Amino acid sequence: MQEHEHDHCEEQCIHPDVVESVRGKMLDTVPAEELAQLFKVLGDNTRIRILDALYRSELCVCDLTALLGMNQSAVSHQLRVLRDSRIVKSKKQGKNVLYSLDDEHISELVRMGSEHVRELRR
Amino acid sequence: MQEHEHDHCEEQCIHPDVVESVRGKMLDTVPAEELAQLFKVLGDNTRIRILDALYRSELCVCDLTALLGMNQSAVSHQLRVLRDSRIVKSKKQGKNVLYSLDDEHISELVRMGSEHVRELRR
DNA sequence: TTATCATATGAATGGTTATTCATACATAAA
DNA sequence: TTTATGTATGAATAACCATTCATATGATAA
Repeated sequence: MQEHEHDHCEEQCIHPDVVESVRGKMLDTVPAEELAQLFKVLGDNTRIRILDALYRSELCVCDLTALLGMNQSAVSHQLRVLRDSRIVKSKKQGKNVLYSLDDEHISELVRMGSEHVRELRR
Repeated sequence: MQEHEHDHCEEQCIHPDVVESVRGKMLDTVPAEELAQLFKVLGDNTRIRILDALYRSELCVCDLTALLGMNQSAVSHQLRVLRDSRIVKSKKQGKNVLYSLDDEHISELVRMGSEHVRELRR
C-alpha cells in the first residue's frame, strides 16, 4: 500500500484541464478508503444473507445459523466483521446474543442495490 | 457416557416461528448473490476512485491513469471489471476510449455510502 | 507502408480472506 | 459444584484478486 513515487514516467493526459478540475472535486483519500471498505464488507454472500435476514427481524446466532444452513463458527466470524464495521449491533439476552441492523443507511443501501440488480436483469 | 447420536448436530434454533417467517421473506439465492457481487465490485479502493472521478466527468483511460497516479494496465483491468458489471460504459473517440457511469443508481449508492461513512466519523 | 500512441489482456505473484476445525468462554440449569 | 448450551476466536488452508510486466491490438499520423 505504498504511495506512488514518480520515478516512473509521468502519465500524460489528453485533457489536463478536465483532469485538474476533477482532481479538485474528488473525495479525499481516507473517506474514499472508508467507502471502499464499507462496500467490501457488504460484498460477500454470507454477510449479505445475514443482513437480509436481520432486515426482517432481530435474530440470535443460532437462528441465523439455522437460516443460512451453515457452520456456526462461520456465522460468528462474519458477524464479527459486521460488528467491527458498525453495520450490526448485538445485545445479550440470557444465553443468547441478539443481532440487529445498526443503522438505517445500511438497509437503504441494500434496498437500492437490490433495485439496481433487479433492473439489470431485464 | 456420552452417546453422540448426532455427531453432525442439526442446527436447532431458539425461535423456529421467527426463523420460518424470516425465511419466507428473504431474497432468493440468485438475486442475493448478484447483490453481493455488486457490492464486491464497489468494494475496492481503485474502483471507488475511478467511480468518484467518473461521477464528476467523462474521462479517457490516460486521464484516469494520470488522476489516480497508477499503472495504466491496472486502471484498464479495473475498468474491465466495472464494464463487465455494467457499472461504467465506454465509447471510442479517435484513439481514446471515453468512460462514464452507466447508471444513476450507482452514483446514488456511492453518495449514500459516503453519507454513511461521514456520519460514522462523528 | 511504418511509426507512434492509446488501450487491452494473459500470466505470474504476493496479499487478502472465507471457511473449517478445535477449543475457549460465558451463562444457565441441574 | 458439574453439565449443557450458545457464542466467540485462533490457527490453518484453500480460493480469490489487485497489481505488475510484457505484449498484443487497433487507430492515427507521417
